[in-house]
Amino acid sequence: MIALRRLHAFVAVAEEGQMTRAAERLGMAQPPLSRLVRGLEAELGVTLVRRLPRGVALTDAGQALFEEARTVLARAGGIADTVRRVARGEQGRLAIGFTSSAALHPFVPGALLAFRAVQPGVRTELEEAGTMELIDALQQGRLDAAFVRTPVESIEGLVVDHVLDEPMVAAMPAGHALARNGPSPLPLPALAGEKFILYRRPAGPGLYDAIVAACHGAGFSPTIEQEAPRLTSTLSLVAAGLGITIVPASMEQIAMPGVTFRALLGCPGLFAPINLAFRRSGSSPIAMRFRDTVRRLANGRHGS
Amino acid sequence: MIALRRLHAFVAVAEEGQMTRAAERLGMAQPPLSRLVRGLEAELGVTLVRRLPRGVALTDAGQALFEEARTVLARAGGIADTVRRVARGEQGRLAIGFTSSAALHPFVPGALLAFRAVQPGVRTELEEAGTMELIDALQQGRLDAAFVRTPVESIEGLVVDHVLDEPMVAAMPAGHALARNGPSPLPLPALAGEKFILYRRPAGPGLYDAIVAACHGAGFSPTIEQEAPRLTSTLSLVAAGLGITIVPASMEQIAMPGVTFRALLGCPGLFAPINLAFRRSGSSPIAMRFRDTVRRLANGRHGS
DNA sequence: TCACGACATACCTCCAGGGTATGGAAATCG
DNA sequence: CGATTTCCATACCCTGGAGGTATGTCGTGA
Repeated sequence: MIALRRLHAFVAVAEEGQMTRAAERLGMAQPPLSRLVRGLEAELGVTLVRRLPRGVALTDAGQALFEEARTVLARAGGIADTVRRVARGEQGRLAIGFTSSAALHPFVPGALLAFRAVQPGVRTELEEAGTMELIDALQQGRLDAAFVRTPVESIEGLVVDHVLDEPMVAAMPAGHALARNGPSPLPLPALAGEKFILYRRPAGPGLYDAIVAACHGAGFSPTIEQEAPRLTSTLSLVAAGLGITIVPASMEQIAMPGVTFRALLGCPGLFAPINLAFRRSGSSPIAMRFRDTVRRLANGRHGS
Repeated sequence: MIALRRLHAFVAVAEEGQMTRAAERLGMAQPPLSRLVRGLEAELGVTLVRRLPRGVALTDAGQALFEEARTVLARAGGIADTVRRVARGEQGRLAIGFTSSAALHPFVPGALLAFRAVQPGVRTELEEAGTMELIDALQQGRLDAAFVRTPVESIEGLVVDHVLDEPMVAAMPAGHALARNGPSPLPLPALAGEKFILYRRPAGPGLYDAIVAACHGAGFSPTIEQEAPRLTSTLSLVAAGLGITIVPASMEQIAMPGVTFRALLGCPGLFAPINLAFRRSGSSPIAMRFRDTVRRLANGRHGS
């Protein structure tokens, strides 16, 4: 393997057209440089320079080496900087996952936008997937962080930041009796007797439990008509007239035809969280920067 | 500057995911490799690998170094081969110049074609210019070789190979009296009394002198009506009816309207040479290969 | 022909980098 | 739950390559 320093020296010789001056520029004496060039020639089995009375001239092979060496040196010279920038989290890749319901809340795209603005050297890669897939990807290192609805705190090797809570709203078929009472907030007990379609928790306690608990707190036990594996799919079932559901307010953004949303009144404890999950250890500096950014943004809206 | 061998070692560590195995692959003991990695980390001021109970895992910075190092190593690894191929004349650049009149003879494009077939790694660059410009470019090293009509042997620092001689033909206006006698060869004395338009030698003795000498040998002294700086431009003047000229037979290929060509009969010494000029010293191996190719081709047509 | 400029040779020195021996920590096994 | 295994880290030694100094050689130019 040709040592990089040799190439550097040879480039100096080629550029100066003279070994003596090149040696000076390299901060070394002339004889070692002379030997170095001969060493290169011996290693390659090729004459690189013609020794003239005044200075040296590159042969074709020398010219070729010169050009190759310059590109390699330029590339190699940038390595140290690049690596250091990556280490400081100023450059690199950040893979963020989120569930489709988390992506609906403006905070999530807002946080990504803010991070990209602060860290222009970082390439962000996004992935939308189910909670279980996200957890898997986190543990395997395919993702650096993931926005999820459920508190996955208890999952092995993961750590979770609570980002925000948002209110929940009732969603019912457009033709439903409760949909005709105008846009005023609905007291929770009004939903007693309705058939519920709920998102089944994929991991740990989630919205499902919160909703059931809130109904009990309001004095009734909800009738669970059906469960859905994804928050978004509950709305499809509502639109089909199978029942009503309670979803995070940001789900209204879907504006699904045939579904009417109504705010809920006085439901302590009935809110939908958004959390940001990381690996407990081995997270990249970039991931840590992203965590900081999200925390700062979350505090800026003081938990609203 | 990061030594290339260090990068090589680091790549091995990254690929093996384990220092012990990487050391084995590198043909060295484990402790030096361990130190080498620490040395890299110290030099960059960055942690490159996380030491795990089993093996090591790259940090973001380590991953970045890994990717950068691989590209640099790949490029550097090819250098030796490239340089050696260039030295053997199998790869590189060959700049060939020629006068417009030389380019008309099929031998010249034929030679270039043959050389490209034999040396596919060599990029040929062509330039058409006047004899003086070609000589300049040769001396300054911008060209490796040049096909010229005139024997530039005496020019300082150049050396010339005689490639071939071709017969010359008379060129006259289409309506000229001599043009009506059919395509049979014309004895040179028939041109006595005609007005001649001749190509003036730009350097050393050339066609001009050969033509004048041949006329004297045929018993008459030609009337020089006009001189032209380029062989091709004499034909324009002939077409304009200003006189007749004698040009290399390959000039017939121009098929200029208004010009009729007739072969000449029995003119010893009246022929047009094509020569190949090189720098006397410092020519590249590729240029020498081209010289060989041309010589072989020229011998193949045994001086015809 | 003498001085100068530039590359080559001879010889010495030193340290970067590799080797061996061994320690230490975490995972695995009986 | 020790014993063992498996890696990485540390300590110390040693060699070879790379650099320095002194000097030689060879054209060039005055």
